[in-house]
Amino acid sequence: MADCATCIVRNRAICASLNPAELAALGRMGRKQKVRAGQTLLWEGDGAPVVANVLEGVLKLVVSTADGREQIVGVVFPSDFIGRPFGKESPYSVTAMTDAEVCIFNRNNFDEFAGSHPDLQQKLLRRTLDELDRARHWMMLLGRKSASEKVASFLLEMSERLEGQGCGVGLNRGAFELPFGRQQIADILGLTIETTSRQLTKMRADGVLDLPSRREIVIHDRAAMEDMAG
Amino acid sequence: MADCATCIVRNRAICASLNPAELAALGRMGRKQKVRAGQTLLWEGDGAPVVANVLEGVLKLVVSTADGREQIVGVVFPSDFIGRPFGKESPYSVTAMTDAEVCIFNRNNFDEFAGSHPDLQQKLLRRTLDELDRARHWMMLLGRKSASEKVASFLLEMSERLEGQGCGVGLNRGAFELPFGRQQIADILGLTIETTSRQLTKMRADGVLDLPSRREIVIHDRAAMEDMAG
DNA sequence: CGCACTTTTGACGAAGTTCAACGTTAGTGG
DNA sequence: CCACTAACGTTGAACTTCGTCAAAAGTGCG
Repeated sequence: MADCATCIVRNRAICASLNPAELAALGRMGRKQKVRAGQTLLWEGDGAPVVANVLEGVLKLVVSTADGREQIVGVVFPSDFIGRPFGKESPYSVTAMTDAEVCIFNRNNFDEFAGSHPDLQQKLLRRTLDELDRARHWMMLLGRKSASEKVASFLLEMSERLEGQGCGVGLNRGAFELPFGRQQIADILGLTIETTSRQLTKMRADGVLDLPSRREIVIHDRAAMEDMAG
Repeated sequence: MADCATCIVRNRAICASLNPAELAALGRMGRKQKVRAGQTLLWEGDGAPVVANVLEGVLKLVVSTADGREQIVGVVFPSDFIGRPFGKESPYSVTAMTDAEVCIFNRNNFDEFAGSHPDLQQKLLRRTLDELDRARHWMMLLGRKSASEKVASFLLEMSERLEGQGCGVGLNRGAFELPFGRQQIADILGLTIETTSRQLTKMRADGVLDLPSRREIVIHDRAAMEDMAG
């Protein structure tokens, strides 16, 4: 059982639509679970009947081919929702990219609860619509953009989503730390790790950004970056 | 005003969740509209506050770059839902690929109506979740598959969606007519028209399929096609 | 029949992948 | 605290796939 009253994402997650009594009822159905970086919470094609809210950390949604190629089809942050309500099997794997903590529900229980709480369902609908827009926008990137455009677009989106996470303390505008390595960037962009690395190196050479450490990015020339994003 | 009682997609569209009185109320808000092939119903970035059900025909959802590259991010068939409820502006253009007919609603009216009809909202949620799964599956295709895998996957998906449309009459298993030309196939797959054409020609040469006319496809060797799809 | 449009085909080049080697970083245990 | 190691990242060279450009062939409609 989860303690929703003190939940850190309480106001941003779909739970925000509930009154205290409803929240208590939902809390009784859920339980907190820690997930280590690299650990997989849901397997593609698996019938695992769970959904969850992300409390802490970053997780990826991955689709794979039979021969082992991977495409990351989504990245979820705290307060985001995971899983497939009203579904049979998970259409993708969910794996933690950092140590993470999630609030897990049995899917059938959750589906039923959602069915009798229209406000929750509407929040879920809005979220799903936003995710769909993001996915479709990403389809344009995957299908039609060049390697440099992909990397530039990616960095701009990440900068928006991540800036001010390590907030206040010393991080300037345009500076952020990615929660993942080169291979995972490549898996997001539909590129190889080598191409990704080369593009980043070139951008540094061109003075558009700086790479202080493996996972840190500092965007110097945002205008140039936006031009490159196509 | 639309006459829902005689609507051809009445049982398959989201309207199926409504009782006769509700249906009448929704019908009063909607109106039927014909759209010619090639005509655009909604423009990307436009604030056009409309949503719609497809009654007849096929439409595409398109995202474009500033320099004119296009990626088709969705294809909608009769009984599918179009538009972005609870949104500000349309994240993509909607253009008819064939002559079509849609049942249009003002978005604000629709949003309000949906808010007070949880069953309708749930149907919309389920549909949106399905679309999201489809979009993510498509991201894998765009990001990680080769040209031949793309074409094979595409033909298999279209065969599932289209077979038995021209139903009963003379069309065998594996035979179907695409509602679009080579350029549009290319825009769906993130390829050029030349590459698309070459892949199809090669498949015909290999005896995997036949191309009786511009838009007809006959799959001879489905197993081989599935292998090629990766 | 002729015209506009779509599709196919060919030759060539560029972008990105593959394979291989090397450099760098962070974490572990002496 | 340093040395060692494994994982991660970068770089180079050869190669493949796909895109580009150009032209020919096919299709459908007035």
